Amino acid sequence: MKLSKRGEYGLRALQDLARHHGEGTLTNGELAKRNNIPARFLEQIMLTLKHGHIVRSRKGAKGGYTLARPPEQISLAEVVRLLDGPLSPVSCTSETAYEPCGCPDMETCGLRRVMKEVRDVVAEMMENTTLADLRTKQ
Amino acid sequence: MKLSKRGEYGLRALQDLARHHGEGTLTNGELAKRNNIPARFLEQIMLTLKHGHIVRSRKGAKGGYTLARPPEQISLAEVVRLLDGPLSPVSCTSETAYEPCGCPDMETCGLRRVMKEVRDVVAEMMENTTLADLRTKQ
DNA sequence: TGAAAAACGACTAAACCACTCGGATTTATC
DNA sequence: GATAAATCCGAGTGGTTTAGTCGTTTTTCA
Repeated sequence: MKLSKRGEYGLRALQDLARHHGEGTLTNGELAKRNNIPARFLEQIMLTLKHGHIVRSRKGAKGGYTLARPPEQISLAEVVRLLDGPLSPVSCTSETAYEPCGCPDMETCGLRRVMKEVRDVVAEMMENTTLADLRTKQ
Repeated sequence: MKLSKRGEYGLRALQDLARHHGEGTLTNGELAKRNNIPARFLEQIMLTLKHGHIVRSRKGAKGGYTLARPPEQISLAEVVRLLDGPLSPVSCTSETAYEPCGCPDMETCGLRRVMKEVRDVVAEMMENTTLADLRTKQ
């Protein structure tokens, strides 16, 4: 049920970017230092965020990163799925990466039912929380 | 956010035990075969469940496993924590295994707030679902 | 042209996961 | 008491993932 460091660091950096959205770019170095993240590891994470169209970058002097969209349009679910994979605790209840499990009868499997409920609740929370909420909400 | 095979297998076996609670013991072999679990792996899992006082065992011929308590008194949270560790997605919001994260300011960290909400919801669901619910709830 | 920054690919050590195995111990039954 | 059936226990293992690091290339600004 755990978020990886990749996910944690990525979200921390994005939270920082969201807070300074509209004020220009932030460099990998700044993001790393301010959020206590190993710089060269963050570099790698920012690259995946870029490929996932969550962040935009400018190379060279005065370069850096900005959000690719306004913070209200980037959900935590999207970020976590990109960096950490599906939200579902078991693959047989995943919407984005379904795979059958080995249980004898899927219909009567109470476990599946509960895990689906967990998945649904978590997915809904993450879907409905955006980077903007990270700075505004109380 | 994923449950390990250990957790999945353990819960599957416990679901089976719960369904046959009161009808005597089930052997590791039976549990493994009926639930599609590698037998010698399950053996190991059952042992942890025993040490965690979730299951009781009888050795020797006609031996096997039973639940240590009635199914209504065994929550999924207890099982998952035993087999897979804390429920919280990040350690800085864990009730059972708190550890500070590296974020610059815990008070203003929106991420922490959200992750705590996720943890709380998941924990509540798992806390309030027992092995008995796996068979009775529709 | 030089410095500053991202981009990219490759590498690595350690941990973890999903198992397997051999043998010891306990227990019921013949 | 022997035998078979079962759990108990510690150890080992191959593969994958995690959490990084490193060197080099490319782009951009001044």
